[in-house]
Amino acid sequence: MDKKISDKVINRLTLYHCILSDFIDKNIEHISSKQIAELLHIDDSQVRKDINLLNNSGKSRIGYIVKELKISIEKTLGFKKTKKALIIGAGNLGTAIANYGNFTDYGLKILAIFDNDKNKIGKIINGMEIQNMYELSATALKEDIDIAILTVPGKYAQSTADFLVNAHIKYIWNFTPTVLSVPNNVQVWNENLMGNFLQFTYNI
Amino acid sequence: MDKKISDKVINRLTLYHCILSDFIDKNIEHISSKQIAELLHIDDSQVRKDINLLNNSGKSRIGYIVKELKISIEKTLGFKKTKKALIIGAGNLGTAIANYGNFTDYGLKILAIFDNDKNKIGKIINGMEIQNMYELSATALKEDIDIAILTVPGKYAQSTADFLVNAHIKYIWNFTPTVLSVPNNVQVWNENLMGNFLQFTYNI
DNA sequence: ACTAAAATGTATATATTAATATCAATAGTT
DNA sequence: AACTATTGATATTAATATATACATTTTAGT
Repeated sequence: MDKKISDKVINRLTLYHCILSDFIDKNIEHISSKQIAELLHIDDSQVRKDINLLNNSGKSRIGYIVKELKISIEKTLGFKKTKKALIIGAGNLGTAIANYGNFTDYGLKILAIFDNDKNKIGKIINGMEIQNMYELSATALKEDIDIAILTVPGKYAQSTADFLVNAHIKYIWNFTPTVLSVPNNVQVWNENLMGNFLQFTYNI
Repeated sequence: MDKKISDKVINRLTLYHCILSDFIDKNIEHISSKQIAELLHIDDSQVRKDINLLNNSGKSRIGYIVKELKISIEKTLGFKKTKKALIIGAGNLGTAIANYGNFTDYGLKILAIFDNDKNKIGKIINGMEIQNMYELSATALKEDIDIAILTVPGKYAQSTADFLVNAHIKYIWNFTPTVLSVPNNVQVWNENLMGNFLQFTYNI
């Protein structure tokens, strides 16, 4: 039944999801593939094709029911299954992510934030107290967390990653501009901001 | 001569670039496609294929010269041509980006940061004074800037985008979880953090 | 000098993905 | 009943990615 969904489709589906949230705020009940397509400057048949991967169907002449479609996307992409994570590095980026309200809507629950700067430890960010790095391992174990969001300065990235591997973290969402060397059983997703920017501007 | 480089290749090239920077820090002069491939868990022939898109050649048994390869990537991806941008929104994310030292290495120069919060205006971030939004248009014109980095809260995203369009901004790097409606002559790149995260975790 | 090993560069094959176009069927509207 | 907008499905075409293979080149070791 379930078809494999490619990265580009996942990305588009989350954009559709943003649009649907917006339509709900505006109390609009229906949406057509054409409306979505125009907002994203893509082809409407592609939107329909993506939506057909969900277990959802629209109606001729009407389009899709906004609320239903939104829920379909959430189910398919697994928003409903909560994923627990820790943030490592309470700098601006770590703080921004800790405060980024939307993550919870998408099933990403951030449980704690860590730093090794004594001036930061103990301060509160979005209801979470910044903890000493040395407590990380115990917290990860206690709360059964295997995702770490790495936002430390680049020069500490590898040593911090080594520490995370020791703490049995299995997935690292890496916001540092560093390619991490980790064992095969640990997965890294490089949030390569500069790469993304260049994709955007390469053809300017 | 110049072949079109796809998004995925651009992304990989920037990761190679991170690795090369790291090798330079460690004073290592040569690097092989196999070494790069192992760090990124990809195939070494793909690394060679990517590198062949640059005007660079390696040596059998030796590999590539780290410094030369790094410069080749920079030339090809246009790091050398400076792109000027403004940040809109001096919250944590805007501040994080303003402080993110690596952007300058990659040819992205951030010239100013704007907010409409009177408590923030006048404060200094990374040498830049936070300016009132109303000054944006004049600054963009004076400095000939057409890229805006949008980091305001989601609910203000569309109205701010309208303002940017009026200020003749042509490229918006959108960090808000909102699909913006803009005229056809304005390009938006959605930095869809949640989409990226889901690509990472979808198969967990 | 010879051989073995390591690495590139290129070619090929296969699979996957993307993007667009087309059109019958359907459901509302007039 | 005719008209129109819209879906859903299929077809087409192009682009992309990935993996495998191998001839060639260069160095290192003996």
